[in-house]
Amino acid sequence: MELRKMNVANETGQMPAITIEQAGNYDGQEVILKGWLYNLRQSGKLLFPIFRDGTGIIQGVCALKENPEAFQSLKGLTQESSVIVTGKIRAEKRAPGGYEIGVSKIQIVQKVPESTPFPIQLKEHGVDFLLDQRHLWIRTPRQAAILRIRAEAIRAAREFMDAQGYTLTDAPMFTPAACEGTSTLFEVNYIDDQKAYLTQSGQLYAEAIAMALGKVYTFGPTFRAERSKTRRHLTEFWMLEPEAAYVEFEEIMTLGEGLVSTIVQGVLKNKSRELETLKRDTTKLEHVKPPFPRISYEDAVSLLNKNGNPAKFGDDFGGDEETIISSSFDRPVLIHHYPTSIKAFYMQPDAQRPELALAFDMIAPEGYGEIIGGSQRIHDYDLLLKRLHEHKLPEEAFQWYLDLRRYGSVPHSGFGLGLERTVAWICGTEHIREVIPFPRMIYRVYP
RNA sequence: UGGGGCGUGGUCCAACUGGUAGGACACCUCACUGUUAAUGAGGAUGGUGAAGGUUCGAAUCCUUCCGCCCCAGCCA
Repeated sequence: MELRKMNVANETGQMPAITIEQAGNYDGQEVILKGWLYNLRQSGKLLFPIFRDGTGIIQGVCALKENPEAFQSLKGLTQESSVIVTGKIRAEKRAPGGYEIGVSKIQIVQKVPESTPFPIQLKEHGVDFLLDQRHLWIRTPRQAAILRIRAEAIRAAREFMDAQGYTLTDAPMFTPAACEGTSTLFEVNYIDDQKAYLTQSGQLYAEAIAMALGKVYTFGPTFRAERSKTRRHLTEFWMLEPEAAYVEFEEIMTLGEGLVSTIVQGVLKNKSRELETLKRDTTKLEHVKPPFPRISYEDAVSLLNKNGNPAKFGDDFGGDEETIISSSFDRPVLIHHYPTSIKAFYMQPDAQRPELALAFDMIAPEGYGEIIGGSQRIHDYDLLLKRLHEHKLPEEAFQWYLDLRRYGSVPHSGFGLGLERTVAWICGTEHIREVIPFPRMIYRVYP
């Protein structure tokens, strides 16, 4: 694509319109850039505009003596005004990024009025202000880099799943009742006084589709009306949820391991510039390759006790416990065989030790918490029905789910990967709210 | 929902034991041909989250309310 454009330019003598990330391929050539004015520095009769176009930023240079017309248009131009720039790309050590554009012509598409300057400065701001300005905040280089890394994480994840023979499918957003019955659901008014709920997981539906297509995965938003106010929680977040027929516990853990390492390696390979923008210490990401350490729940309890944590069998692990366990390893760690009592109703008990569930969590390093939760699912009709009753769930609502155990039931497994937590960890962001374009949190639905 | 913290110009902060609310950035003008969140000089704008109380006097102390942040729980 780049080559073709270059050839066209050379043959016809027309200037190529390029993106800033391509600038290095056009050293010495006259090009057109379409973007925005990110910043403007001035030194006498020399202007140093910084342009951005969504792919990166590049410094421009404009001298009064050489280009009086462009100089006059550019001088005093306000931050974030949209511009089309013509000029010659050249390697320049003094320019950030190594290349700059010598501006010969500038067309102002829209000038930001001086009376209402762009609210986000290059200096520091508070979180609340930035979130109120989220629609503009995403223009800044750091936020743009994070969103590009998010896109790469999704691309790498989907490529991996497809290559493993999993078929992309979709679960509904409107559901008639709780999937797991535990978390709080968002209730919505459906047609004609009916109530519906926003999904908190596509898993149960993915199980049904897995019985139709074999190996499947869903990828979409999920909603939790929990009153969680930590840096790891959103009320709307995206999950990738594989579900596979005839796949048992060991195999599904290995799939999770492959998925996470593929995402990390994909970002390292294809978004190194963005990681650099974020000043992310990539040495911590480089060894995120299989195999990941695996530790049983019981061994994890022992490990915690050795580190002075009073956890005992039957306790669920909180943030403190996760941090102690994950800091013992240099890559994500899988904790498996949790007590049945603290896990969801649909999880298959271990054949030898039924008090333990074939369930696992993957904990990200550096305190980013659980990024995967998964299990082998109960495939026996009677056991599933018993568990539904034990968890006091309405049997009627789960008739279709029970049907899956009535018509050719097979062992099957799956998990959910939390996209935002994964991306937050890869980016090393302070808060999960930075890794989704418009975060939805307990007290924020604007903008 | 508990525990802790914070609310001061558009933004980021300062203001002693209660004593005239201030600085920087942003905006405008001028100077400067290699700036790196440029720098220097000048200018205009504009604020104590809300209500009540104590006091000669409240950003500061008290009460209530509102908003936000962090942690826990729940979870991805």
